[in-house]
Amino acid sequence: MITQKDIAREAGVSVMTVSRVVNGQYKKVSRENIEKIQSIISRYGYVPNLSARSLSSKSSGIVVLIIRGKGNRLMDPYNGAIVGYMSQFLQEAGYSTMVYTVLDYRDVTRRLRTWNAQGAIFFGMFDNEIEQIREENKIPLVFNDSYSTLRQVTNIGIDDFKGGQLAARYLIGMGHRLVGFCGTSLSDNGVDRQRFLGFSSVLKEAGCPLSEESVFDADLESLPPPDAYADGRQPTALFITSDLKAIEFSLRMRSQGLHVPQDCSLIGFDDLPIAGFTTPPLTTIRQDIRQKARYTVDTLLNHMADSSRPSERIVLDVSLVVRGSVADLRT
Amino acid sequence: MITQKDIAREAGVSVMTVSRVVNGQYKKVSRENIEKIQSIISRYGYVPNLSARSLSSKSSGIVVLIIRGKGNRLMDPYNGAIVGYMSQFLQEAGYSTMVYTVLDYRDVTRRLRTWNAQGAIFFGMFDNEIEQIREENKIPLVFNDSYSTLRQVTNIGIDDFKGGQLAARYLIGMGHRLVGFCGTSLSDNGVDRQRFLGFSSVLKEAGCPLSEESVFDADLESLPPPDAYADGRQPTALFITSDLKAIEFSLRMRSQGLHVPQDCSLIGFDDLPIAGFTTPPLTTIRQDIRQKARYTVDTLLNHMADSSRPSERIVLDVSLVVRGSVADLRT
DNA sequence: CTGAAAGCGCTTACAG
DNA sequence: CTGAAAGCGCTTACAG
Repeated sequence: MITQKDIAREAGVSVMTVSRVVNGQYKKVSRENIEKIQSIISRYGYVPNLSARSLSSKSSGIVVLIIRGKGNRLMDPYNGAIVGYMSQFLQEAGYSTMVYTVLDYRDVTRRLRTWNAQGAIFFGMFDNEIEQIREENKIPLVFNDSYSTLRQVTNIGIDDFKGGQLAARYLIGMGHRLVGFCGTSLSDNGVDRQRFLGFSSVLKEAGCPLSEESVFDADLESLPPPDAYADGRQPTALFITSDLKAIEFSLRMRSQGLHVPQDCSLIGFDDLPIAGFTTPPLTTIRQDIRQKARYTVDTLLNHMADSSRPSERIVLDVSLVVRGSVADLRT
Repeated sequence: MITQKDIAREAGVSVMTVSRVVNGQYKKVSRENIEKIQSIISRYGYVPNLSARSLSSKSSGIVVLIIRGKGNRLMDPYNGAIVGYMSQFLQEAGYSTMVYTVLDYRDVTRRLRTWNAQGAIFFGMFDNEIEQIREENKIPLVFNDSYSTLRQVTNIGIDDFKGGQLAARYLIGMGHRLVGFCGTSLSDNGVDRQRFLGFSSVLKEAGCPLSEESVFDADLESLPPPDAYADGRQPTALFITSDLKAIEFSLRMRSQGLHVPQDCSLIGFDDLPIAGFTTPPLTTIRQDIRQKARYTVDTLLNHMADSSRPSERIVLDVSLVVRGSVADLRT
């Protein structure tokens, strides 16, 4: 592997001069030497060793994406999409991306330090550990979808509350009066809790509040049995806070001979590409994943360029996408 | 950031003794020192600097995943799934994963060298450049789905030919006689060409060969217009070599008032999770993505551990998954 | 079992 | 515009 030393010898200059050319500091090197060195570089296909650069300059060019969870998190289309966009944007900005899945927040520090990461992006619930993580890692940290109550957290999120409102208003407008909600980890103040609050507030105002037995704090196993919704005394519609789960639920309904939206209407969340592929296509609350990735990466880059930058919270809009999974109950 | 030097000072030993403990070479250090050093390590939360280790030991612990293409390749559910599994398996084995998307093979060398990668995995068509890539990068390289004719290539693939045969046999068995094929880059000898060859060979034997106008070498834009299949003189079934494209095709049919499988039957490829979510659920040729990732990572790890290991080609099986997108035309 | 020396490939900080 | 020196944090190879 050819090094700056080799190039320096061949060009008859010092390593420093080579280093300056490699780093584009052309004002500090004579035109003649620039050309000589560049031609040697391209002749041998010299590539700087970033481990060495990282070690001496304390700047690795590495950004770590940290996902909370276990197993293959990229199988989830939402994660796949957002991680894909982020690594694309980071790559375009000249950074290297490492993706890590962690179960315990204590893995985080180890992960960030070993490679001298210059910044990190976090997905999933880290709210209770944010302070600790930040104390142990003095690098720019950007979160996604955090509802941490810390005053200073840089977070990119969406208007989950409004998402819930939109779903409820649409259902009400379509003539539904008895509806249900299904989300995860409702006891934590995360995205699903906010969606729930927005959803239930509208229903309450409309005079048809969510009854307790219509709220499912659900992992998939505990989703309500579809046939509970066939007797008319049960909800006519369900707001499920993830397209994927909404689709799985509709499959379970179908396997029992029930149909969306005749037997129960469904509204999802995210607007993943597959939401348009199902039958009926899924009515859902859309969030713009690409835009979210864009803002997250740009914000991180800004903080990496200027570490004195104040923390910022960005909230992106959501919208209702009407397709075919909600029945019109107005006569 | 605490270093081995700091620990050494505190423990009253040399850096080398600390290094040995950090690397688990316990036989070379006295029990007393091991304990002393380990307690300091955990007290300060020492984490080795892998840039430094990489630089001095020439072994970075980094594996690079290289995807050919542009834009967000992880949006594709197949890529998301396999990249997710691979990075999971690599992480479990103690390696760091970097994902890069390249358009030109010349980016590859730069990518691998800058971080001193110890191994790399390639997706997508690199067949013509494999020799060049290998010459420039003397590290273990494992390919996926390559049909390179080089004698020595380590590749993990699937039996694409058999996949095509299975699709054709099933269609024939269901009474279809006039069928079509749709794949990409058929002129290159890649996965789709092999699927095509398997598919057409069975049809030929069965006495109903593929006519030229029933073969679509298709990017999505050039997929055959669905309504071309409504007049009875056109194919009654289409084998589309990707679930995603099959699903998109069925949506286009539906937008024209045509239905799967009544107006045209469809067989996909991959058996992505979404294949079961559509209406009708998609009959498809299944490949086991997790297993493919497993073998790919294990093979790479083997070659990294023993660089004299001979090249190996692994071919995984495929199977037919019957769902509801193929009409029964018998009787 | 222990450590002093040298070096990995680069950059920082300085002197000229 | 140029370069000699020192150092980043670690490991290799050796001597004891």
